[in-house]
Amino acid sequence: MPEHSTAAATGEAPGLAARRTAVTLTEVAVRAGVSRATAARALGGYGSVSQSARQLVLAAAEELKYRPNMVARSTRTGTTSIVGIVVADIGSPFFGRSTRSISDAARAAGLEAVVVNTDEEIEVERAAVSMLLRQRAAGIVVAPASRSDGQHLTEAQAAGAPVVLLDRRVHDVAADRVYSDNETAATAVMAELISRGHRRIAYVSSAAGPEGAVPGHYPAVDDLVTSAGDRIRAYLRSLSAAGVEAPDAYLRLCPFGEEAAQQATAQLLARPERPTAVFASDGVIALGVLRAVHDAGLSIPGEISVVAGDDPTWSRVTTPALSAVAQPVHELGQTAMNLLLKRIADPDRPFEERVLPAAFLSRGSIGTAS
Amino acid sequence: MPEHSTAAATGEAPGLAARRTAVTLTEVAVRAGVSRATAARALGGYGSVSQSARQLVLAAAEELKYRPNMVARSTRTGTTSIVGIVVADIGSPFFGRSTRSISDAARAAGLEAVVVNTDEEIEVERAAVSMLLRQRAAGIVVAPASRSDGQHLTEAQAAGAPVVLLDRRVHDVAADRVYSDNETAATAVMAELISRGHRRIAYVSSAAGPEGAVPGHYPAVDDLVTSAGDRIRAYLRSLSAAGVEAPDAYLRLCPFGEEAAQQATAQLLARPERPTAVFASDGVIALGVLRAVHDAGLSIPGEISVVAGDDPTWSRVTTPALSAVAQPVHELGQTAMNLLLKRIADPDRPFEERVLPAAFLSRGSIGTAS
DNA sequence: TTGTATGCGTTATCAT
DNA sequence: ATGATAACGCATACAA
Repeated sequence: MPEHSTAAATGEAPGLAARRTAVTLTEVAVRAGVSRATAARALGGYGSVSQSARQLVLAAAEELKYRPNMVARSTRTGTTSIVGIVVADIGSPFFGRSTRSISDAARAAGLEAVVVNTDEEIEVERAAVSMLLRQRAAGIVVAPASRSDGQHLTEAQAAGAPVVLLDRRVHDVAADRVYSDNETAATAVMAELISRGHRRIAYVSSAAGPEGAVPGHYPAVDDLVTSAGDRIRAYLRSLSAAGVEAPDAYLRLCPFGEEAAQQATAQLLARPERPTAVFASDGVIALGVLRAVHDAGLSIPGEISVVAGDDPTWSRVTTPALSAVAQPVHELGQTAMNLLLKRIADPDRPFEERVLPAAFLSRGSIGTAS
Repeated sequence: MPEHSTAAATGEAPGLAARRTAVTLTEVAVRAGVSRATAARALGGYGSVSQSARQLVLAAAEELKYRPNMVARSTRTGTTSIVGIVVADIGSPFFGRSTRSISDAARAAGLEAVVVNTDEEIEVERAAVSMLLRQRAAGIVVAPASRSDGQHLTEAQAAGAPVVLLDRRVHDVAADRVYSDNETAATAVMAELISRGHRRIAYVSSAAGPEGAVPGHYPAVDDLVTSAGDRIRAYLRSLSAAGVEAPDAYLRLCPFGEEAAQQATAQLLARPERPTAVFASDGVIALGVLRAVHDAGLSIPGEISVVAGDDPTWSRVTTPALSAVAQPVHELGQTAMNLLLKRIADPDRPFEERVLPAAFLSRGSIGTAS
């Protein structure tokens, strides 16, 4: 007669009796009639263990539905299989798709992704990094909200959590990084617009910081996260090169979100000398721009041209199709995780910077300036 | 003279010397001159500890930049602050935004979200759940890929990880669940179409399983994930009620993704008696439908009406604006996490089902049947 | 090949 | 109020 009334004694009752206490390695070992060490070796596939012992252990684990406790394992090994992904908003097209790629690449490497949305708020980013450090994350992929404030990232590295910078660089933070060549792409966009006769070209960019910065001088541009800054610099440079006198006359920095972009664009379109073209920094901004253009009753591309710095999925269902820069989101995500894995494997290797090409896709929304 | 040459002895060298070994509670205790127990109480804010001791401990923790090791804590407490989010694709508009809301709600409650994309593959879903169990996740929010196969979810519950079903229900799985009232919304859509004289109304739905199911009998409908199934049932019922003889003549189930939807729609439009309206199950499918309509050179809403079962961000920038059912994504996510938190707090409470209203937004893309 | 024994960093119990 | 000490589940150095 059995001396304990466990599930085994009650028979193969198919998992209805909810057991709140998980099966441990010890139980498996006992069941298999070996020591914990042997059971651990058999399951972990290391050390040396006889065929017979291995069979017994594996069978016992199977029967008991043993699930190794990763938490306990981590306390012992000092490392977890968790990586952090810290971005502005996984609900947005750009970061949503990037995050998906990062997360998939992580899984393929046996790591799990914890995601945090910062809404571009540096405080949230700091808190997220701090949390990931407490969780002893194996590494962090971050699209930093600030170009200048990166001390928390350096601290993470010092604490043993490698950091990979996605889409943006940070002053004074030495880390692996990957981003797309927004500068070249934006220059190509501007070249096309200028060659088509456009001179009053507006640029509406999402930007953290003081909203609705007034035209005139823009020291703020240097404080923008680099991907935005790169595009704007290319924009200003192109205009200057084309002989435009006040290149920043039609530059608008506005808070993230469609509504702000719509308002900013509406103001631009209300000017006596309204722009003949609008360059939207990304897909979300483009939505606001198109809304404003529509409200103003202007036709595209006849009366105004529109182009976006990111290619949203819907770019080909507008009439006319939206010209845009296609960001290599999937490759960005994959590369980010690759860089992270390489650094985890070899913490002392030199930092690497990957710049991925972004293609300018000229479609119907660009016309000739009147 | 100090008897140890720690960072404190070397002065406030600002974090340049990378320390791979994290500060432990013991170190803080030693620094503060108290026992580990007292340090733990002071930091944990429980038990009783004198003012002076508390001060010392807090100061020491601050100086040493102590970061409590959540992994060690979890081994001891047996519970983690990790929740799983298992959905088809966080890069998609619907799940991307839902996931964002879930993740934010989790953070607000002190939990962290690890996300997994299944691409609607049940095997991936199983592996994800298994992984979350090994990680000892505190709970799981899942949009199950299969309506019938839910044993892994029941196992998760049995293992102590509560499950909340998002957007979809599963046969034989008793769990909290939240979804939107797709049936009512789809019925409203159909009512409008029918009242405008439409009879040949196509429905293009994303669906896992055998692709391109032929018209005729659709036993497969009952196997669809419920949100899709609910819509289709409403569609078929509405057509039947309107006296349409073969309600499934224009029903198309196709694999997830824009391209498949485009092909399916193209086939429908090529029929001698082409549909006068198309109901797209979600935003991604709508993209394909619009593409096909455009390729066929048909005008909306003059020659064909289009409506989507999910309201994508871009619905108002098409010409004309796309009619759609607005899914309460944010509320779905928040509710899912609320349900999970409540169950974690009280595992034995009765299961709860929340059905959120989905609003049908009639815009310009619906016209009168010729 | 196998088992014994110890440690990971925490929380929590129980004396003091 | 405080400190010594046991546990959590696993991995592993070392002894057998």
